[in-house]
Amino acid sequence: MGDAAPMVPATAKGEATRAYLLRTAAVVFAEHGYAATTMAQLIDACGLTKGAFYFYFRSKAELALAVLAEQKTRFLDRVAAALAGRERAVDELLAMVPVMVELIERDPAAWSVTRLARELAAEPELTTRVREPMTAWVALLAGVVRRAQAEGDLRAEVDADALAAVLVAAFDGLRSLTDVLRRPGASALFAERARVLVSLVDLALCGGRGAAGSPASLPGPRVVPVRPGG
Amino acid sequence: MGDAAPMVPATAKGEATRAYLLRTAAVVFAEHGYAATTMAQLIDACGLTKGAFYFYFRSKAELALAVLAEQKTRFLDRVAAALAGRERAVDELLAMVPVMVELIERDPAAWSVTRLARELAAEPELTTRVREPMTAWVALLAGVVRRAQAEGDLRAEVDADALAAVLVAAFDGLRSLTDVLRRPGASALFAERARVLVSLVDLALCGGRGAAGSPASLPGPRVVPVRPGG
Amino acid sequence: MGDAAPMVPATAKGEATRAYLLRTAAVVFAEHGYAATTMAQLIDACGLTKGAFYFYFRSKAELALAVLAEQKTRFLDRVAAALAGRERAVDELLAMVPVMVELIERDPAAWSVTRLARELAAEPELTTRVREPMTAWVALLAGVVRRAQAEGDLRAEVDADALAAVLVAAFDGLRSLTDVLRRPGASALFAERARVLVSLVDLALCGGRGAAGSPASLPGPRVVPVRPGG
Amino acid sequence: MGDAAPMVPATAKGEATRAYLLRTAAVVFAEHGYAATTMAQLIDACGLTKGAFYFYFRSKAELALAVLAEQKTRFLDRVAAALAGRERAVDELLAMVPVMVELIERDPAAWSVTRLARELAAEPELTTRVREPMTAWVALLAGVVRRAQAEGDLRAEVDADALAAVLVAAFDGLRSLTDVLRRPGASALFAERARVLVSLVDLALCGGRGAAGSPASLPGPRVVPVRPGG
DNA sequence: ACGAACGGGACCTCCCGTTTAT
DNA sequence: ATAAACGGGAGGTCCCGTTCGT
Repeated sequence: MGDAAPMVPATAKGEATRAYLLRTAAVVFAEHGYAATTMAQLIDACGLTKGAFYFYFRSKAELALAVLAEQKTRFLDRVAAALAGRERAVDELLAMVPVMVELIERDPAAWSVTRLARELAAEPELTTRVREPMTAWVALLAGVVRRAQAEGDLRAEVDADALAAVLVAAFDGLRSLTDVLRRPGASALFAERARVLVSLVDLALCGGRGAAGSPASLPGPRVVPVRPGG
Repeated sequence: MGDAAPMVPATAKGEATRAYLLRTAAVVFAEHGYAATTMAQLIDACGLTKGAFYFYFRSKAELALAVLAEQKTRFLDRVAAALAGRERAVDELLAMVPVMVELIERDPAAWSVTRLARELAAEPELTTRVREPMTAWVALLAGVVRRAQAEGDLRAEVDADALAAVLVAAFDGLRSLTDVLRRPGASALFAERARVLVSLVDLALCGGRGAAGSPASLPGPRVVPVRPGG
Repeated sequence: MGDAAPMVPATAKGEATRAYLLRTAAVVFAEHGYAATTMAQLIDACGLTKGAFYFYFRSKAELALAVLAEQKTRFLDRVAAALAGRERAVDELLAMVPVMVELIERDPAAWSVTRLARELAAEPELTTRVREPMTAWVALLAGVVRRAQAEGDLRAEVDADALAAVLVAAFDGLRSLTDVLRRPGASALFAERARVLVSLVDLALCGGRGAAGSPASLPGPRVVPVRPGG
Repeated sequence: MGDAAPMVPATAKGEATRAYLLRTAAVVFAEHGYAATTMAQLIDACGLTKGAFYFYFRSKAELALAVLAEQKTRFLDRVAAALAGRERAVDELLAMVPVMVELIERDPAAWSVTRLARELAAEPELTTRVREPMTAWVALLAGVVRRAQAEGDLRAEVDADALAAVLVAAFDGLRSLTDVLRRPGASALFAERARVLVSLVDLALCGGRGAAGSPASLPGPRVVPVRPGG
C-alpha cells in the first residue's frame, strides 16, 4: 500500500529476501535508532554483502522508509486481528491498549516505527512519506471511537480525532519515557501505566465500563491499580 | 588558571556568556535534535567562535547535558511560579497543562529537554545523567497528585506515581506527534489536544471539577472541545 | 559480510595488500614515530586511499599495533635464520648484534618496533599489548645466554635475564642515540659502537672468544676497534 | 650556558619564577613526553595564567628547549658533585652509574631529558639545539675514560668516545625499557640491571677492579649478582 | 597579570554509495 | 554476487598562540 519503492524484485525468492532484510533491519533500527545505525551493522546483521544489500535498497533512507511501511502494516494487521470478534466498538477501544502492550512485549521491533518516524521526519524531503504510519494509527483509533459514539457507549461530545491523537501520543510517550528510564522491571511498569491510561478513558468517557460491569463511580481493581504491587 | 578547567566561569561576564550559549544552543537543539545539530550550526547561531564553545564546554555532549540541566530548572521554576497561589492542589494539577502549553508556545526551546534526553539516553554512559529531568517532572506531578488526594479532590485509589508518569508521557508524546505531523495550525492543535488530555483526567478522577462549577456529568465546552475549531 | 569486521582479509589479494600496507606503514612510522606520523602521510605513502586503510585497520593505533606485531615476528625470524647453523650458543650470542646491525642497515624499518612500542606504551590501554615485542626479544636473548652458560662458554654467575635485558636495552639505546645525533656517517658509527658493545660482553663473560682464537687478554682488532675508522 | 633563550627576565623575582616554571614543566614533561603534554596542563601545573606563562616562554618548543638545557646542567652538576673526591678516574667511572641511578630514583624528572631530546629531535629545526645534552653526557664520560686510560686503569685500545657513547646509550635504553615494561618492582630491576652493565665494563676493561680487590677472574658478588634476589 | 574570546589549522574518525576485478 | 578498493565529504576534537579589556 503506497509502497513507492523502486527495485521490487520480480522473483519469489527475491521477494522473500527483501522481506527478510526488512524484518532484520527493523530490529536493528529499533535498537539504535536511525541515525546511530550504520549500514555496516545492517548488512552484517543480515549476513550478506554490501552489493547484495544495495541491490535491494538504494539507500539507508529508502530502507528505513520501507521498514516503516512494512512494520506499520504488519502491526496494524495484528492489532486488527487480535481485536476482531468483539461486539461493541467500545470494547475494542478499551482492549486495544493491552493488546498492543502484549504485542510489543513479544516483538520489541514492532513499535520502533514511531522512533524511526520521529528521526526521519527531521529531513524535510521525507516528512511527507513519514506521516503515513502515524496518521494511519490515529485514523484507525478515530474510527473505533466514532463507532463507539454511534453505538452510544462513548460520550458524543468528544472530538474523535482529538481523542485518538491523544491516545496514540500518550501510548508512544509512555513507551518512550519507559525507554529513557530503562531499569529493571521497565516492561512491567510500562504495562501498568498503559492500564492507567485506559482506565482514564474508561472512567471519563465510557462510564467505567471496562471494569467488568461494576458501577461507573468506582474503578474496578483490575483497571485502576490501587498502588502498584500493593 | 589555564583553560584546562573552564566550565565554571569566574567573572560575571563569563557567567553571562555561558548562559547565552546555553540558551542559544537550546533553541538550535530544539529545532534539529542532538545528532542532527552540528557544532558549526551552534557556533554561528550564537556568533561566537569555536574557541568560545570549547572554552565553556568540553564537548558537544557536555554542552547538551548542560542545556538539559539548565532548561529543566528553568522550565520547572516557571511552571511552579505560574501555578503559585492556587488554593487546592487539584487546581494546580488541572492548570498545569495549559500553563505548560502556553510556556512552550512562547518559548519553543523549553520542551526541547525531552527530545534531547531521548537522544542522549541512547549513549549508555549518559543514561544516568539524562534521567534527572524526566524523573524531576514525574516527581513534581506526583507530588501535586498526592496533595490533591490528601485534600480529597482526587480519587485516592489511583497510584500517584503512575498517573504522573502517564501525564508526563502523554504530554511529551503529544508534542512529539504534533512535531512529526507538523503542518499549518499545529500549535493550535497541540493546545487543543492537551486540553482533551486534561479533561480526561478531570472527568475520570476529579469529578469534572475543571469545568468551572458545572456538574461533573457533562464536560463544559471549554474543557472538552466539541470538534476542533468548531 | 559488510565492512564491519575487515581485519582478516579473505582472499590472497587482500592478504597481500594488507601486508603491503603494514610494510609501508612500518617505514613511515620508523621515520617519524607514531605521534608525528599522520594518516594522510601513511595514505599517500602507499598510494591507496583512505578507505583502503579504514578497510584493513580500525584506527591508527590498531595499525601501529599490527605493524608492531608483524615487524617483531619478521625481525625475530630473520635473526633466527641468520644465526642458524652455529654450533655453540655463545657464537650465536656474539654474532647476533652484527647480524642485527646488518639487517637494520638493509631495512631501517626493522627496528622501528621499539620506537613504536615506546610511544604506544604511553597510552595505558595499550601498554599490555605493546610489551610483547620487547619481552620477546629479551626472552630470545636470555635463552641463548642460558644455553651458552650450559655449554660452559659463558660465566654461569651472571643472571641470564638481566644480561639479556641489558643487551637489548643497550642496542636500542644505541640506535636511539645515533638517531638523535644523526649526521653523516651515523650508520657506520652505529655499527662500530655495536661492536664495542659485543666486545664488552665477550671480554667480560666469554673470555674474549669472539676474537677468533686470539688469547683472551687482548681484543682482536676486528672486535674492539682501536679508534674508529683507524 | 648556551641558553640561547630570549625573554630572560631582568628582575630577581622574574628569574625565580622562570626557574620554578622550568622545574615544574620538567616534571610534567617527564610524565607525558613532549607531544602528549599540553600547554594547558603545563600552565595548570604551574598555577598561573596563560598570559603569564607566555610571558616567560614564547612557545612550547622554546619551553622544552629551556627545560632541556636546565635539566642537563642540573644533572651534570649533581653527578659531578657526587663523584668528586675519588682518587682515580676509573673509580669515578664505575661509581657513576650507581650514582645516577640513585639520583633518578630521587628525582624522576632528572632523566626526562633524553625523552624530550628524542621527541624534539624529530623536528629538523630543533635537531641542532637538542644534541647538546646528549653530546655533553658522552663528552663527560669520554673524558673520564681517557683519564682512566692515562692512569693505566683501563685498557688503552678501546676508543674512549665509542665506549662513552655505548654507556650513555645503554643507560638510557635501560631506563626506557624499564619504562615500557613498567610493572611492580621496576625501579629495583632498573638498578640491578644497571649494576650488570657496570660489571660488564669492569670485567672487560678494568680487570674486575670494581669488585673491591678481588681477583679479576671472578666477579665479586656485589658487582655481578648471582641471580637476582638469590 | 587575569579572564575571556579569537581564529584557525590539523587530525582522526566515520560512513555512504560506487566501482572494479574475479 | 563477493571481496576489495574508491573517493570524498563532513563532523568533532584538540590545541596553539594572540588579543582585548580591565
